[in-house]
Amino acid sequence: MEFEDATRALAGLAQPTRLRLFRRLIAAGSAGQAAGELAAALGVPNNTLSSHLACLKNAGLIGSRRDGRSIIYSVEIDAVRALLGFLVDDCCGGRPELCAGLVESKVESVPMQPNNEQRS
Amino acid sequence: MEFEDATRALAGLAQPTRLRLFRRLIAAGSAGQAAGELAAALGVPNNTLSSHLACLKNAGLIGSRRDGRSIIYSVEIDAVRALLGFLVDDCCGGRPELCAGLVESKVESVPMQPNNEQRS
DNA sequence: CCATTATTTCCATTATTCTGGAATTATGGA
DNA sequence: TCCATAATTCCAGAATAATGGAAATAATGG
Repeated sequence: MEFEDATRALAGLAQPTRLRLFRRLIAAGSAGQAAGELAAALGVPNNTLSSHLACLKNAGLIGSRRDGRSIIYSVEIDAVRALLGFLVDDCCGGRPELCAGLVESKVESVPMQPNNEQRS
Repeated sequence: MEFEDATRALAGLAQPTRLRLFRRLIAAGSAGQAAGELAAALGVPNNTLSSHLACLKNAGLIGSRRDGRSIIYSVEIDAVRALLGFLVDDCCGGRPELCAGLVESKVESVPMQPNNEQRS
């Protein structure tokens, strides 16, 4: 991942509404969720949320597909992985001991539950 | 790490000058680097860089100590780990398979070299 | 076609961030 | 004390981002 892409991705996540949006989309998994549902769930006007969706999409962190009248957004997991990889490279590249064990410990602490439906 | 802290940390990194600054401080390790040196290295006026340093410090990502006339900044590695942990929780919490192996593969690809001095 | 639903684009307003000149604070040495 | 050095704070202008009303676009079902 290039420096500029990383900046854009970080800027995408560096705003409360968008970070909430991103978390919700992560929870939704590859099934994704419609723009309108997302706006209602987050309590944000449709057009406002639309601009946030565009920002995340421009950053490459999410993608969209049309389904009838709705547009379904979902996380581009490869881009998320690339961002994490960029941070890990920069953060731990010369000092692996600092980040080793971080992801593993998280993985073990989660009992591999299936994709639970989001509420609210 | 709380949601608000994560937002602040992400916002800290979501700006080109600050991301470059952060990368340089990561490279500098616990020895850190003086504010003036950092400003010169990045080609940014002292006062401009000072405000960026304050932003990263406010986000908890870096700390400072005085050494004579200089103020030495260095990364708060625990905060960086916490941010990565937050992202991993959100990104992979319900789907561990997505991020498992990310950090490990990076660690293996780096031959555990000692903290090499950064050049310009 | 027409009405309805879902979403986006346009645009103006407000808010926030970035930047750097000038003044200020802190330290160490003569 | 006085000077030079290192860094920060103050401040204001410029640039960028966030917000939401109103209009425009897109798809579906009659």
